[in-house]
Amino acid sequence: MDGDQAHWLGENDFNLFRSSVPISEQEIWLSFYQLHKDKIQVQKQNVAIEKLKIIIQATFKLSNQKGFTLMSLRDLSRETNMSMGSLYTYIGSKGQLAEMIHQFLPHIFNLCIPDLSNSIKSARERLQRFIRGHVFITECLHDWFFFAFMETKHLSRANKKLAMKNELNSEQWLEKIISDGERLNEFASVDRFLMGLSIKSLLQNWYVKRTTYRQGKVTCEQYIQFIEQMINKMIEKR
Amino acid sequence: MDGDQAHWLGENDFNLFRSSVPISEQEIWLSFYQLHKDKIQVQKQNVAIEKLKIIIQATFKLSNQKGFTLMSLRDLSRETNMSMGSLYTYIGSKGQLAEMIHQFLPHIFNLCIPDLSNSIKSARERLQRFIRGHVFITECLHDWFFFAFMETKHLSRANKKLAMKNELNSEQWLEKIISDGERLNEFASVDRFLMGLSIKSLLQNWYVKRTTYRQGKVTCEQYIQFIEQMINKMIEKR
DNA sequence: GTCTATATCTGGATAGAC
DNA sequence: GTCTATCCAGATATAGAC
Repeated sequence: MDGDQAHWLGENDFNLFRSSVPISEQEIWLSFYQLHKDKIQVQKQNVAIEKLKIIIQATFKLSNQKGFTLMSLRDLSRETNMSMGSLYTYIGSKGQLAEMIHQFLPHIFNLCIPDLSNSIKSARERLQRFIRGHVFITECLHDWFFFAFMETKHLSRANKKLAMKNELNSEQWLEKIISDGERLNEFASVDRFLMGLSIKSLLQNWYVKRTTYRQGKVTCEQYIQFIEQMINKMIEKR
Repeated sequence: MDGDQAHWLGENDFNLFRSSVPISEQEIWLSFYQLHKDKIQVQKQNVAIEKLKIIIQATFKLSNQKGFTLMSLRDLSRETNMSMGSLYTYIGSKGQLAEMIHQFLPHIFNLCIPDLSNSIKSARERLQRFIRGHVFITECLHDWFFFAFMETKHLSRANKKLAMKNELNSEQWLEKIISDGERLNEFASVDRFLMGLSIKSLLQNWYVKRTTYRQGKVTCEQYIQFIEQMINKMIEKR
């Protein structure tokens, strides 16, 4: 699995990022288990983690094929080789299954991309870090982000608000860097709102259209460099 | 014909575009009816058009709230004030309802944006036209494009292929303009593949995130100018 | 052309044996 | 901890009266 990825990674940055952040296969599933421990009836940790992994991966696969709503729990039961009854000792309900996945994202995101707002670095460097970090993390956790992007519908109202808040956060955070850069005279003047949303859109595109980029044999390093170039041309002073 | 199109490139573009293209309210529903005439049991044209309009608009509203899959035909029956039986004289099946909407899009798109590949205009102008045309048309037919974007899952395999083909077409078309511009020495050299996909992503963003842009009080003219600026900075020669 | 009533099926969820 | 059997709500779709 890991070796598979290596050939399209190109530069070393990605590997460096990966090794500096708690997102090995094992760590992901452990974190996931810990986050939802209380909701799971099964007591043995080893068993629980192993089964959760199977369930979530099957969920990704099936939702990818027909969408979460059209995936029945009978489909899931077939795909995981578990009975309905057994499934329910892990997931509580179908809705909760979706929420468990959604909730994991801000959790792991914050673990991996530490708070940059207090950094003393230049605006340009903070922007660059955010972009690289975003592409890298969505590369590692592609299935999770893709699911979350496609299946926003299945959240309870509380979690929908949370998701929106996270969305807004990254947009406002981008806007802030841009206005900082402008204020510090590092960047040329641009429309912060449009610039922030456009960057966001380009970042999302990397995981939403992943198959297309794969077919075009684009590495994530190439993608980063391309959008950085695009952004720099907008904000650079002449 | 060619001269006609030119107008909506100058000032007051959007209104000019709108009046030069067959997408008034009336024309849309008439086209829609004509496209699907054979599948509809109701004979009287006036009745059929009026009801179809009600049905489709309700479908947009409800899918927007809960997604097409979660929208039951009972919901639709309630929203349209029509009985289940009556609905079925118009739609054939729930699946077909989705397909009718999807099929309409390439139909109307081709009516509004005529083939530009044979144009003798410069690559720069062709690119500009495509961008403006795309933003304008998705502005006029927002609900349709938004629905199609969100609800790709419900297509039959045949129509899924058709949708993919349309997707690919606009990407390849963009790539072609870019390489033409490069060949004709109008543009600087860029990665055509990445440039094409990025432009596409920015164009889609206009209708996918419409509410956000509305909240930020961004007009479509402002949006066009922003992304044109972004694109020009990438392709302009220094 | 539109309605009501109904047939039929599928999916989420649970109880209780093992 | 896992399985089988089953319940029941809600969905699509149709038949036949008006």
